Amino acid sequence: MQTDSAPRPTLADVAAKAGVSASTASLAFSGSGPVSDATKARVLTAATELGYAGPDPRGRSLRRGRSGIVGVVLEERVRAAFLDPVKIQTLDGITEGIAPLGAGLLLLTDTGEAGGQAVGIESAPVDAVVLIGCSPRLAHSVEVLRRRGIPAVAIEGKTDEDIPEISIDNRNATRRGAEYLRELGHTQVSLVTLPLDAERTRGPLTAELERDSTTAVATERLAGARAVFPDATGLAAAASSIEEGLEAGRALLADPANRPTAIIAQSDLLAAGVIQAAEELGIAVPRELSVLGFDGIRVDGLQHDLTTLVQPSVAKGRAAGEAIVRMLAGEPAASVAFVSTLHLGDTTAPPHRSTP
Amino acid sequence: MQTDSAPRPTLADVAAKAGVSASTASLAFSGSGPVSDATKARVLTAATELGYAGPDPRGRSLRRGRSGIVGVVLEERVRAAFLDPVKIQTLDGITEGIAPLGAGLLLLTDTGEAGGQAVGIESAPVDAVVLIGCSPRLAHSVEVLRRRGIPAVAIEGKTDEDIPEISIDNRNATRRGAEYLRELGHTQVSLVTLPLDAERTRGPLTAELERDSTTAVATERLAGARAVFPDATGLAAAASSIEEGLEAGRALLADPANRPTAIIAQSDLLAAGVIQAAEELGIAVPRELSVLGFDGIRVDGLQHDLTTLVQPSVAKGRAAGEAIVRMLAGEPAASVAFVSTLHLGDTTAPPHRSTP
DNA sequence: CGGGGTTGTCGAATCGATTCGACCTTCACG
DNA sequence: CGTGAAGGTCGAATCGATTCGACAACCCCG
Repeated sequence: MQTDSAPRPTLADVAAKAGVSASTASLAFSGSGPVSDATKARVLTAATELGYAGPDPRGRSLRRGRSGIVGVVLEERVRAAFLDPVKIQTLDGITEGIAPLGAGLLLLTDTGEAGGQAVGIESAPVDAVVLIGCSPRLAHSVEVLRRRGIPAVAIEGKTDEDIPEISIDNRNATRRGAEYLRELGHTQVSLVTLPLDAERTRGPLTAELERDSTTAVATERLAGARAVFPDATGLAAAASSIEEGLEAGRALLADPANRPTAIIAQSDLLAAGVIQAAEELGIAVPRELSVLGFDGIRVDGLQHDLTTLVQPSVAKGRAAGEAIVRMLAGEPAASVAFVSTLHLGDTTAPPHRSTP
Repeated sequence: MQTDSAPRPTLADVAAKAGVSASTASLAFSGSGPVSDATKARVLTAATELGYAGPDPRGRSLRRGRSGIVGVVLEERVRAAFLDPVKIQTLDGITEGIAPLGAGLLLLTDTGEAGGQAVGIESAPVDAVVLIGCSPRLAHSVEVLRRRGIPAVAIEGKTDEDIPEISIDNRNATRRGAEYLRELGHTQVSLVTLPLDAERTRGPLTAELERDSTTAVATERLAGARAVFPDATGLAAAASSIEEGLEAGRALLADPANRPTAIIAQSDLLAAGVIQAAEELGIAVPRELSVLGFDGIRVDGLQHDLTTLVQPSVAKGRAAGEAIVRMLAGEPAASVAFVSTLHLGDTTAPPHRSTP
């Protein structure tokens, strides 16, 4: 046990104690390079005796030019992001993808820099960055990273720069789902969208709101639905959650006289909420109301097998991670477009005519 | 647009271009220190022209001795950890707590170091660390951090060292919940615990399993329940999830002839699963079965108002973050013990006697 | 016995920024 | 007009480790 004031031993101290040069001591730790077993043992012993905990990552990263850290930029606060199972799956995929790097994951938010000394995207010791989602600040983030020379990959985010983009066919997938509903005979269809603008405005889909929408995912999925049901009304949710879906569902289903026979939700959580609202109101799913989701996650506690567009969230993350590994190896990394598949569950059926 | 091979400009380059010394340029960026407005403007202009993106965090952190990063050690892989709402809330609290630091959050797992160059707890450029949960590797992690001289805080983890510990009254809280059940008249009580050992063995609570248990939280809550119902049988779950609770519930409720009138679950997710199992089997909650949870989270999709022991997860995280802020400021930080409160919902009632 | 090759070790330069103390200018006040 | 203070700038040392090229010792084989 050493006193608190004692400065922590450095590699040089260890080298001195072991009677070798700092270079040799470094070699002994990093493993690479020719060092005799005897010397290595001596260095390691000296290190133990001095209570040396291994090379300081700061010095190492300065010299090596690599920090061994990959940044993940979330478009919202941590809590909000991790409430979304899709994001968690994606994050998990990233972890898998960058595993060969042995790098850590640094959580960053692009909420425009708090204090002066804050570690934001402007100044984080990261080797590469994954941008998740498409906030209005995405362009800014990309610009900063370009200046810093840090490779980046975007998941579901359009960028001007030539950074690889991992995406799915949001528009076509939704269109396919919508077409399926039309084939079943639905014509009275309503939509529940993800937040469309940066303010996460909750409310009816107005022309104005749609025009000013800034989030590509919601916009694309909306376009896909509109390609089949051009005049569908709908509601924008403030987040992707069961709670929001429940609220939207209550609003859309409130009026028995003027009720859609099908609802297209832009996420499974929203869909689950809609179903819950239907149950509250005594509306049978799928007999009286068909519900289509998006994501293909397992919603804990949902009794139905949701009809939904299954997207490979984990694979998306993994692809992003792999792209980063390639970029860090100096190889080019291409964009990857995944394809969602329509899963037919038990929440969709032909519309039920109460008055034939 | 510069060629790829061109080395990124450094502070020295900027200084040269602005016609000042490197020291002055540094002052201009860091803000602290006397620099004339004219000079500062000249430096900033030069930086812009050169495409300089600000001081390199690596050099800065080496010199300053601070990286502006706080590590969070999770006891399992990222996916698993973030499936648990309590952990997410805690993480969010930590974010709040360390906000004044403007530090980033680095995710680490203590799964015993992967490759050689991996950024684990052994070599991560962090200023401080929050240890979440009590894995068997906790002692090792703490030892490494002590050697590295990195301040740490443990959430729900007993350590020998004198690091601050943020905890709740797991044992007493559970005991209070159990006493409440006893007061209601229950005597046939079963338990569903969190994983007890590192292997996350799923199965009946045997004396052997209980003796070898390594996770303090589960053990403490178990002891609290046992203080009231010494002979209660039970099942250990492999994780805190609705799925696991469902499975445990099915097993415990399978035999109509020998069925508990109350189940104490060690987490709300497990409790929700148990309730779901009861519904499947046509057992009315709370009339035929009382269910007690732990955590006080809002379980999305659960129709009941769970009777549970509400713990302040966010506050726990915040306290940990604040402790870290204090420690980094050189002040002492004390352990904090939070207290859970028993929330009386609609999932508990006096036992229902089918044969009076 | 000597030359070529291998192996192990060392010195010194380098990564990029920060900071302390010294130095010079300028201004205000006695 | 002189002098002390304040403000602004600079040099040089420093943070801790890595790496390149040089060098010494040693071995094998002709």
